[in-house]
Amino acid sequence: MTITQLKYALSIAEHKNFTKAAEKCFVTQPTLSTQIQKLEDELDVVIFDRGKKPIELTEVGRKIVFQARNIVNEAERIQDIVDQQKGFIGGEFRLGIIPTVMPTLLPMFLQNFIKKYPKVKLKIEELTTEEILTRISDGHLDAAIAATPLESDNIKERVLYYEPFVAYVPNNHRLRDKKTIEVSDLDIDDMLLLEDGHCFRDGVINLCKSFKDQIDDSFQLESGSIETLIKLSNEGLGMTLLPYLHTLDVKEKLNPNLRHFKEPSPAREVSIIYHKSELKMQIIDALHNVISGIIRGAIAFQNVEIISPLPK
Amino acid sequence: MTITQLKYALSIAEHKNFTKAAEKCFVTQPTLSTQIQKLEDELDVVIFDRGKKPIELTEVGRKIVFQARNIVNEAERIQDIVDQQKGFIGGEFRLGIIPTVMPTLLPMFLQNFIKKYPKVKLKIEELTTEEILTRISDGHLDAAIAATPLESDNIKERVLYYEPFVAYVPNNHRLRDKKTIEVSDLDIDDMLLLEDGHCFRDGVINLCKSFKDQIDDSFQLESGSIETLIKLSNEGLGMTLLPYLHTLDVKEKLNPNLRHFKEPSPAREVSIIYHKSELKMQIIDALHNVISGIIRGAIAFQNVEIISPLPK
DNA sequence: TAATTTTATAGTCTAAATTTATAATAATGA
DNA sequence: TCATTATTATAAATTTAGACTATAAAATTA
Repeated sequence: MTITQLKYALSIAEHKNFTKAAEKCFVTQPTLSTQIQKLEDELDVVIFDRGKKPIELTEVGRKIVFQARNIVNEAERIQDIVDQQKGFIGGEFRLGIIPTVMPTLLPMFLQNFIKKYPKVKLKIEELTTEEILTRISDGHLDAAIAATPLESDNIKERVLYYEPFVAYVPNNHRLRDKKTIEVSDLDIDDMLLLEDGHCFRDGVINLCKSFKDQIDDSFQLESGSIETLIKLSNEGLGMTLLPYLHTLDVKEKLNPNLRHFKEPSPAREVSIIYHKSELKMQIIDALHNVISGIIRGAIAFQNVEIISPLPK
Repeated sequence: MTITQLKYALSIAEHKNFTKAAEKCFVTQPTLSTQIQKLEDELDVVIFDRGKKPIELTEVGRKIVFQARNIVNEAERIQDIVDQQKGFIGGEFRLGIIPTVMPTLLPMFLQNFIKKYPKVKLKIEELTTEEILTRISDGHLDAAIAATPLESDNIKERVLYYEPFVAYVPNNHRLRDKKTIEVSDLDIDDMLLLEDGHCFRDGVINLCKSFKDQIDDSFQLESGSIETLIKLSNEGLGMTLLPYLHTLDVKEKLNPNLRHFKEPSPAREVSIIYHKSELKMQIIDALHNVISGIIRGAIAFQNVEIISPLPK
């Protein structure tokens, strides 16, 4: 049994197709066929059920592939150890970011990061929290930036910052004349929400729920981006909530529409999250340092109350 | 990097000598030399400092060898998975047993176990608790039977039975006329103890200490075996304490010397202990089942108070 | 300094991994 | 249903990697 064979098995399990798996491994398909056969012969079990299309894992196969993931992860950590020894911070690093953090945070730290760590090849993807969790678990992402806490066993969290919710109250709205907003002022029924799948949406719902148990979700106007929420709000379709960093992008003439919460302001916790195996920890540390250094200048709030990003 | 190379590195780290390591790996010394060189070239670090005699690990080398142990352990677990799938319980299994458990417990379960699991090749060694702990940690033992709790991070415990302490009171001893003994009756100064390194000795000391803080260890008669303790006691050199199972071996005419404790009787907890990685768990389960099944017929005590086996 | 122990290197052999080419098989679509 | 396509398996050839024997080099010990 070799590490190479295990990597092949992982690739086949992932793509459910010898040919595609072979491409990803940069070898030919017969190589995979013979190597997997050797592995199966040596262990004297069938790992892949080639009868089914697409290929399926057998019961043992699933367990073996799970364990193969562990072994390959542990093996990759050897390179981590060497990098750490040499003070080398580099290599490919796949980072996921949730949509409501991406447009505001990324421009703030990216330039800075690639200047400081030019050898790191960052591959950044915008993904929902759910997608992020599966991809960190299966090893397709090295880390991600998401709202926390997530209560996920396989994943560790390291807080980057707390981002208060800010109300966006259009002209003629019932809350227009209030200088600061309280959570009890909120009414889910005149709140513009992001569409399903965004954890910021869940955060807002949790916040409103904290004062109103029953939520009638018959009609709500929903949108895919915070930009659109602001426009809809300007059309008089209701108020909305924004993450603080987004308010820095609001056009100056719309600034009068913003209302901060009375302290302790509701806020979301934004963290860098990663697999519990702590692979590539040097790069995760580097990201953490750069981002929390930058954010220190942008967010000064102390007294906040964290709202869970999880749907209830 | 191959699993084989990592195994070679582990062997060299253990024996601090290429030649001996090669023998243990059943290959020639040049094989190790070249494979380790390849590994070092690939990682571009030096793992072994051949300058020192005996060979030493470099700083990175230590970390790499530690991680290699993890990888090799995880790799061996693949075979475990396969065995589990096939219901196969077999292969070599190295079991350590502490001296005060060995002579009484082993004869009780060994025949039974090898009849039930003939494919398991048990290699049993009598070892002190301390030796057991290091050997489980470094992978030289698969499991052991010892007095617990041990409070060791790397090691898991599964209780087999509770074995009460029984007093052995010779003729003309001050406690001779008592039908049941109490802990407060004990005096460390007329107690015959096993020599240093036995955890049963530490158990007895802890028990006596529970009523007497200061222990004057100026003169105590000590011995390497419980058989000898009994003989010394018969010579009028003091009383002693025996683990319950040993009292079943005491000759009939000496039975009148035995005194049980008033309930709750002090007792030691005897467990099967193993590495937290839970390798070969099927065999550990099998041992646990056989032993606790057998012991159920021999020890019926319920109301006991566990005495720590650790030196304080 | 000679003898011994230990590691490294050179050359050779063998087995293993990979490739190309092609066959076999299953799925898809006219 | 039958050709077309996609996919996996097999065969033969090639390359690479692992292991061995023999021996050199270096360090240690007597």
